[in-house]
Amino acid sequence: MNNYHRMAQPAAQSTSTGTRRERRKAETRARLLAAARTLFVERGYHATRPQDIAEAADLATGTFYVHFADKREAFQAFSEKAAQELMERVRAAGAESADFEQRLYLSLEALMAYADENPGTLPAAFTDSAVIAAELPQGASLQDQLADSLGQGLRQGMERGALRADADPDVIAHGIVGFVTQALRCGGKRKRARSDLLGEITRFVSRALVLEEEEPS
Amino acid sequence: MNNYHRMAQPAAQSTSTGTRRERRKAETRARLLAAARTLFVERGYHATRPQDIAEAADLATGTFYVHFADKREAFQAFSEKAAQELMERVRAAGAESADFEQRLYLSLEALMAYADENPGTLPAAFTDSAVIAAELPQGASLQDQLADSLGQGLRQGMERGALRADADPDVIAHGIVGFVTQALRCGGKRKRARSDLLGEITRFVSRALVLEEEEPS
DNA sequence: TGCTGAACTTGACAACTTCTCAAGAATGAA
DNA sequence: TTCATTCTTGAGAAGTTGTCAAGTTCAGCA
Repeated sequence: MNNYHRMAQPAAQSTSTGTRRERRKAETRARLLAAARTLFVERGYHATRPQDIAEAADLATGTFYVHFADKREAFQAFSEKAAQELMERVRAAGAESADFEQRLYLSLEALMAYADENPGTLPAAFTDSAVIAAELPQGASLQDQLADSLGQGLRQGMERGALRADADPDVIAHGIVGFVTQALRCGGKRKRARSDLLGEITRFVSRALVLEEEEPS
Repeated sequence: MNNYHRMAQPAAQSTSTGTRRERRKAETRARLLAAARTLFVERGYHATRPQDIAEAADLATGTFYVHFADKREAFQAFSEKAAQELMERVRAAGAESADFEQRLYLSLEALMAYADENPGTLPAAFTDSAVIAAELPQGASLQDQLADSLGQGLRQGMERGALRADADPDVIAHGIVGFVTQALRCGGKRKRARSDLLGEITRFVSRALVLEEEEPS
């Protein structure tokens, strides 16, 4: 019959501040996560050792393992946080317009802006995550999150009669995410101008999906 | 002034048979490669140790390193071989038709047939290869090979006036490869019927690209 | 046929990683 | 201040990758 955990608050409220200890622990974890991000981006997954992360956070190796079960988990935490940040940006940008093609364009623009502001992060987190996370994270890879978000949009468009409805919106959404990923990668390598790229991509997708009633000219 | 390598043949002809030693060496390498393939497919990259591969090929660890500089190189050899096999199948299937949409359909069918006949190979070789090969293999990932092949087709179609020509065929080709990859992955997870999937995918791409003069009804 | 040295093979081991855990330091309640 | 609990530490256990000196095989030669 142990009864530690005697706090002022009745329920186990672990969010926001908490006791000083909890705050410090959260801070320690945040320091580790920040160090992990820097190193994973700079050196890549394999060249970054847990002890490097701990040292960069000015902590001992053992502390790393208090906060993360293993190196993979730390990588996943980094990757998920980046995905979350990016999704927020993309969702906010896409919400600004009701027109499908324009929404897609704005979303892609937001994605590229994030990539610019956080150089190396997307490649580090999502080239590698395919292998590192491997089997474990059935839930929500960035690609799946983007596809789910897009899939919702497609479903709405189909119901409204704005988009062709003769295909599975989820399959199409995943396909489009794949299309965008590869097209941007290719366009980036060849140093195509960003606006041209975005234009070609959105046009391609629109032609496949949008039921145009009439076009001016 | 050393002059080993005195063979009957004048030039250094290293293909086909060669001397008995050469044949045995090639055979050893082939045994290692076969063992590597089995293990990489069964267990994945990380869970396969070079010594496991050597043992499965009934050879010692050191021999592994005579034929491959390191574990990555062995993986790359496996991955490249699989890509080559697949490309042959896809090219042969696509050559059977001149119509763009049908050619795409046949190519995808060939791709899926290969995946069926070699279960686990494609995921093992190309989920992982993104991370393992990582920076090194600028040349020809499977995705790039498929995209190059498709890009040629697109260019032809554009010149013939059969396809819309207002976008960079290479960017579009890479995009399509990404589309197919993700759409198939998603469709596979949801156990969609194969023919439906292929139909939806080819229809999507055709609508975006094909300049239809007139359709029967 | 037996000899020779180049090429191939071997496996113990060195170098390096990841992760653990017993011991010590810090914190907050009484 | 004292004590129980939690957090931190870093040496080292466990396990992997890649090396190399020594042993084995074989084509060419007399």
